[in-house]
Amino acid sequence: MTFSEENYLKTIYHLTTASDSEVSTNAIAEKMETKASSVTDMLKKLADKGLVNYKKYQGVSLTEEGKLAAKMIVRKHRLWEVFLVEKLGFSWDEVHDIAEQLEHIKSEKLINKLDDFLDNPTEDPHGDPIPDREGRIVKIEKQLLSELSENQFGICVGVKDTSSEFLKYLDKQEIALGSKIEFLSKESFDLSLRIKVNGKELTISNKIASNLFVKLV
Amino acid sequence: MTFSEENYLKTIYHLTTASDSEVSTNAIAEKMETKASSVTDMLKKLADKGLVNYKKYQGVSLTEEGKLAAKMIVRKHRLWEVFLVEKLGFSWDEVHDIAEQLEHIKSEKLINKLDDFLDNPTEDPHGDPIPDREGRIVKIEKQLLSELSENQFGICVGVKDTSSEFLKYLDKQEIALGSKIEFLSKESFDLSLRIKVNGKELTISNKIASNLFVKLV
DNA sequence: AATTATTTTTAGACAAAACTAAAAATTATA
DNA sequence: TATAATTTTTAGTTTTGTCTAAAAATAATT
Ligand SMILES: [Mn+2]
Ligand SMILES: [Mn+2]
Ligand SMILES: [Mn+2]
Ligand SMILES: [Mn+2]
Repeated sequence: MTFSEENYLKTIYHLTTASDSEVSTNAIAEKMETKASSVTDMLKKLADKGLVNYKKYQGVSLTEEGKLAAKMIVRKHRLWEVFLVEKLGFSWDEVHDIAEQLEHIKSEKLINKLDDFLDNPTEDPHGDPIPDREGRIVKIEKQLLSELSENQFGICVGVKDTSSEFLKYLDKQEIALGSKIEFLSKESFDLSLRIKVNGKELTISNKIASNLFVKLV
Repeated sequence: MTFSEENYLKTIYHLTTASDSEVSTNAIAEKMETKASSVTDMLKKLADKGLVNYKKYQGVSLTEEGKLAAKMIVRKHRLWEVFLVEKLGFSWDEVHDIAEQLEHIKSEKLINKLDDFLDNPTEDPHGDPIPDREGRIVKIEKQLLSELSENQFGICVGVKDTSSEFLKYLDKQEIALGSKIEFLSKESFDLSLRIKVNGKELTISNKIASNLFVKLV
């Protein structure tokens, strides 16, 4: 399997698990920053290989085989991210681009040894679940901070947006995975939130709050 | 720089440091298991980029820039090999193929952090020197076991052939980096050697002896 | 229902990196 | 030195993955 094929599979996987339906040619093109015609070409190839279900003009989904392949790429990506943060001391906003390269290294033995070396983590540095060697994923209970009601408490367990800008913003506000967040109030005009983290009160926009996953406590 | 360009640079580097002269199109083709015409195409491209000195029919050598680039690829290859053996528990005959992939990962910060994580090793699992971040190499004193004289002692410090078959043979004979080897005698008929390792006497062919580097003690 | 807008596919082209076959240059040999 | 053998380069294809422009299909609006 080529890097390009792997990247398409991964994108289709992310798009289908996000929306839980068939995904359109344009959606793939936009996510991959390429042209729709290129996507069509690749979908035909992936369909020939039995990795996707594709009928002209009807959108696309992964076959069982394609889904497993995609999960293995995601597994590699997230395990390498854990390695970079836990062992090499990278910060969580630096690891994604490097993991985009490392996820294409082909060796099942390597990734399983890496898994063991890292003590078989179930989540990556952004709170995303890591598929095990059979492709199984343990879903964790979580909801967006923006969906909490007043005076509820949540533990930060993940981020929806994993861009460097957002992660650096969180660093600045001293919000990290594991941070306890108290939802104080919501401003009805702009939906901004008043919260309390690390003993400090803070106002955050709705955009921030709807990119932070928390677990109710 | 593409993977292919990097592989050509690395091959030219190995061939020029082995023979210390201009290297031929055919030599590159043979080492890379490709055709001479493909090599010619690539040499033109590398020359355009200022990475090699190339004149038609005259052979090729690396420019300073090309040499540094090649050294950085070798550095990555060998550091990853150390990681695979020291941290993940691979044996020395399993790591080369995986390192062939990992050497193309692009991130200077990654490789320098890996270097520190491994405590800045100066040699890889096969006894080959690891260039530092400026490309400097500390050459170690070594000679082939086949060049020793009777009753001399040597410490095994490296292998010339790094094929899996040879390395597994050494494992079987319990010869590893650091093993103390006593040269007992040489059979003039076939140049085979009688040696003593780990208290045991052993007969090895000349082919074996001329692929084992030792340091005189 | 007909027209318009959007999405998707097809057709044709291009760059990278490989190949085969043939030509040109170099090297070896008689 | 002339001829033969070898090496290297050139010319022309192929495959992969991309692109643009045009055609076809689908979806949205009058
Ligand atoms: Mn990532
Ligand atoms: Mn992640
Ligand atoms: Mn190696
Ligand atoms: Mn090595």
